[in-house]
Amino acid sequence: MVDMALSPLHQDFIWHFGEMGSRWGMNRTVGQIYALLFLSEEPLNAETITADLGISRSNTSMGLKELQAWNLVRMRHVQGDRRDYFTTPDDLWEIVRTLVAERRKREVDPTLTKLRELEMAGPQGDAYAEARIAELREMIEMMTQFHDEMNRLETERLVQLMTMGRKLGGLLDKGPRLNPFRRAAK
Amino acid sequence: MVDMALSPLHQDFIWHFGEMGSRWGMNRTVGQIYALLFLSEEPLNAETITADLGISRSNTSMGLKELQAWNLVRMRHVQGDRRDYFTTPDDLWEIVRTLVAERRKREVDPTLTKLRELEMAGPQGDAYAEARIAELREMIEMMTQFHDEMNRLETERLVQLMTMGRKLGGLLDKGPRLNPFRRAAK
DNA sequence: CATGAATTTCAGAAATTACTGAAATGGTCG
DNA sequence: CGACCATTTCAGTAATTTCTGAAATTCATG
Repeated sequence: MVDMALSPLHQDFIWHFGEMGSRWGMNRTVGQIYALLFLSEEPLNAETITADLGISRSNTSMGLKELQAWNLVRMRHVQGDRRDYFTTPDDLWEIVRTLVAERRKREVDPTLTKLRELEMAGPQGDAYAEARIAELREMIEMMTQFHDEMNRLETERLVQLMTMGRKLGGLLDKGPRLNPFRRAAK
Repeated sequence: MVDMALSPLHQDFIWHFGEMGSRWGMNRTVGQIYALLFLSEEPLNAETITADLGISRSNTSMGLKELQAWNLVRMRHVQGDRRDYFTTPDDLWEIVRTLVAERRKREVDPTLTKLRELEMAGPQGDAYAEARIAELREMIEMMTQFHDEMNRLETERLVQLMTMGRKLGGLLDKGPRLNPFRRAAK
């Protein structure tokens, strides 16, 4: 099937993911490669990807390398074929978990490390800035811990939890309020 | 206070946020401006920011404009001074809410729109791709609805919820399991 | 252990994004 | 109204990132 053009559906989806790729800390081609694999039932090899997207073979190679660094694609092998084949996981929840974990690793963890490092240096004479840094570190710690806990939940439970939505707030102890102000009306 | 150099603490923090800025969909200067404002107890004007960061006045103007588009900084005025002054909100939770909301707007909502649009076009003959798109749309819908619900909670409740961490899973009905497998040991 | 197909690496080219200085605009005050 | 200060806009330049083609590497196979 040489020169088989992509369907309009594929075109449109892949193009969109290309644009989004840049906003998600990858680049256009990486987004496109991902999109192509996402829509494909069978694993694809690098040559096919290169042809479908009309990019250079080396660009495909780098893109796949990056997607593997993100743990977003898997390499597989096909019986009697020397080439590497690639797929995305079937389970969307797994994909989301990976994406969140990787973004945290790149976008949050380094800051947590840096903030701790700054605090280790001890007071430098700017009480406000130091308090602000401490407060930020505490908040990030709380959120990452929460993320760790949620990550431990099986998918089924996580879905239950998310589906509960509004009811979650109601579960909480409504004892003495720490904050005396009511939430402002929207 | 002309040519007052930034303290090493400020330097380090600001430099780090500059690097992170690029990973968070802003650019280096935008991250630096934000960091500078974040650590400053008093509002700062554009001239001060320009001098502290050693960038051009026009770059400062553009950076502030972008931060305002993100709703991450506020403009204020100081008695008897014609210049605009800028601050970040004191409440870190408010900051996080804003950040999440803005990233969703830029990184998730457009994809939801696109997926719906693709589905509207009706079946195109690739059942697998169409199913994949529908499944993705459903997942994104579930997550954005959940986000909407969480956003409705007052901060105090949200903190309570996050602090509960592990216990949350236990709250759920443990009725008939849909998934017959136990979670694999770490 | 030589061959050749598949993949990766990498230096330079192309494309994109960020930044600057100069000019234009806006808005306050006498 | 007009002078002056603050801010924004924007065209050109600088810096960065992405992409390519050619060369190097890897590795299964005869």
